Amino acid sequence: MMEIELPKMHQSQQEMELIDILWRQDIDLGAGREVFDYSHRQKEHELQRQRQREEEERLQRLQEEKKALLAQLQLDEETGEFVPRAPPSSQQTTTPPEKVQPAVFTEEDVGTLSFDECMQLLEETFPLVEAIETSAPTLDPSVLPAAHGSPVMMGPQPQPLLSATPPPQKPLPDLEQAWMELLSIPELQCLNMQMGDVVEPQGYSATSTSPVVQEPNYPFYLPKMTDVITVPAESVCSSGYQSSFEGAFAGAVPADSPGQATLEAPDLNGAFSVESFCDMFYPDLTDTTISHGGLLGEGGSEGTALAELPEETPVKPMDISEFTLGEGFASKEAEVEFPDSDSGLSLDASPNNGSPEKSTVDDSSFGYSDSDMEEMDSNPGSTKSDYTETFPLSFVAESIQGNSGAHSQPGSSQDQNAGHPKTELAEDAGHDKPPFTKDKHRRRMEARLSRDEQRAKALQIPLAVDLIINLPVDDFNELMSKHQLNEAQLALVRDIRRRGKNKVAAQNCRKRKMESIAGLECELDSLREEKERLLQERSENDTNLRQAKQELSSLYKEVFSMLRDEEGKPYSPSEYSLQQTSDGNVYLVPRVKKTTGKTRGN
DNA sequence: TTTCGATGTCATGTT
DNA sequence: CCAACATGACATCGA
Repeated sequence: MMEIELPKMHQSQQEMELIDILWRQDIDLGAGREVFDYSHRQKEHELQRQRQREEEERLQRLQEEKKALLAQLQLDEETGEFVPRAPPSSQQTTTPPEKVQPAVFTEEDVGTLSFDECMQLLEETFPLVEAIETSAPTLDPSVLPAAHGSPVMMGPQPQPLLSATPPPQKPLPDLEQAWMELLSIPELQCLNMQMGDVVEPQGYSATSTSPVVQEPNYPFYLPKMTDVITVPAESVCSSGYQSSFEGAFAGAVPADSPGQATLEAPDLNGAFSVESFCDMFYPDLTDTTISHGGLLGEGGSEGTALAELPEETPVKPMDISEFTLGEGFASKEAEVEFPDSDSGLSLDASPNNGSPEKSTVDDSSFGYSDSDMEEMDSNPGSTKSDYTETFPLSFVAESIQGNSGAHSQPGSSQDQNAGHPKTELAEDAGHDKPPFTKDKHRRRMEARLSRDEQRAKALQIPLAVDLIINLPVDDFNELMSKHQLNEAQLALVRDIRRRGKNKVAAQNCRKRKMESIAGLECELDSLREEKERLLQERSENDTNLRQAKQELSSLYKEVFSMLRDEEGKPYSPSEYSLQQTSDGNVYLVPRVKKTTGKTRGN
């Protein structure tokens, strides 16, 4: 993905943005910015000593407070010096501070991360560099790629370089080297972006998250970057990349982002102390990391995630504005999708909606609408997500409509957008083409689970489905009274509550049924065991009985054989038998009718 | 294509 | 009478 996209990129600004993003990513991944700044500073100092650039020194001194910015500025200056930049230092601060700062950042990023690497590269490709320098800054970019072979190739190299950063600490001999570094850095960053698996995500997140704060910077960066490195950026980043990036950004950044960017930019410029600098980035980074965490996890494929990341970073105000439209679209779709509360919403509705919206809305935005749709589908699956999403969605839609409220809402929307859209984008980009059965299954399952949630979203019901379903009647009624809902919404809420309760009831019922079946089976087993036991007992009793009878019979015969009549003759068993009375006495009773029947007591 | 299990939903009865 | 619950029956989906 990345490889393909990279060639496509032709905008220096985009490259610059990518570089910046990469830098941030690197920072996130690797050490803290301060560390980087230090290294950069040291490097810069060395360079300065070697070159003894007055401008650089001044910048460094002045920006000591703004170490990060200063370092960047120095680097920029270096690059600028190398190129045509001597004057820019003052200009940057004054005329286009925004631009300068961004550029500085990018440079720093490059320097920090890949400075040593750049040095090495310079050494290796020194001849090339010189030629490039002589020719022109613009040429350099092209040359560098050639030296590396290709943007793709660059990817691998940068990482190693990063790892080797410590050793490479060679002072930059010439401006050419600096150029090389600058040029190489973007590529490296791009490569890093592609290459970095774990790191990339962070970086990605940083970039994505950064948008809110950093976006402002981007425009600034872009100009400078373009000035310094026109070719490399283009070669490195593809337009498609940018576009995708923009889409992601739009999602992450509210419609207001453009305006915010301008506003924020001044802040950055004004106070670029180290602390402020760090604050600026870290907060974003944290946010981004959080949001991107999902991406990484979802992204699954590193390459896809990386590709997406770079794209996002380059987002520009223009793109953002377009994106806002996309968001509005998503909300619209939702509404359209769920005119009815109940019956109308079949399972089909949710999935289908997603696609239609895309077609209609996505004109400019890449997959933002898609992402939204996916959110609609997927998020519903999880109850939590649904809740969170429902609110945001409605709010976002409103804000978009209003077109002004982006600021406050963007925060919420942003967070979610940053997380979801990106994640979704990542998934889409990474998985859409080769959708994993698991993903599909998961999505479907989620969509299935979230029908009511989707419906609630469609009608912009500002209530969590769980609340609607699980709240006690009183609380539920109170909640309903608080939120003035129209007929359709009320009906839907009631249906949701009914269905939700019935769903739970059905689940419980089935559970009970299963438990009952299991209990009956268990009882059946126990009864069978008892039956066997009883049969066994009976057989034993029969045996004992037979034995007892046998013994009794033998005893009887013995006793009977010992009986003698008056004449001393034994009685005939056929004519007499022994019988015991209730009182315990035993009598010899004649079997056949015998008038003579005598009784003899024993 | 058919079958089967899981799940959601509806209709209805019960509490 | 209403709400909640229980349950049989049906539909849908995915394996």
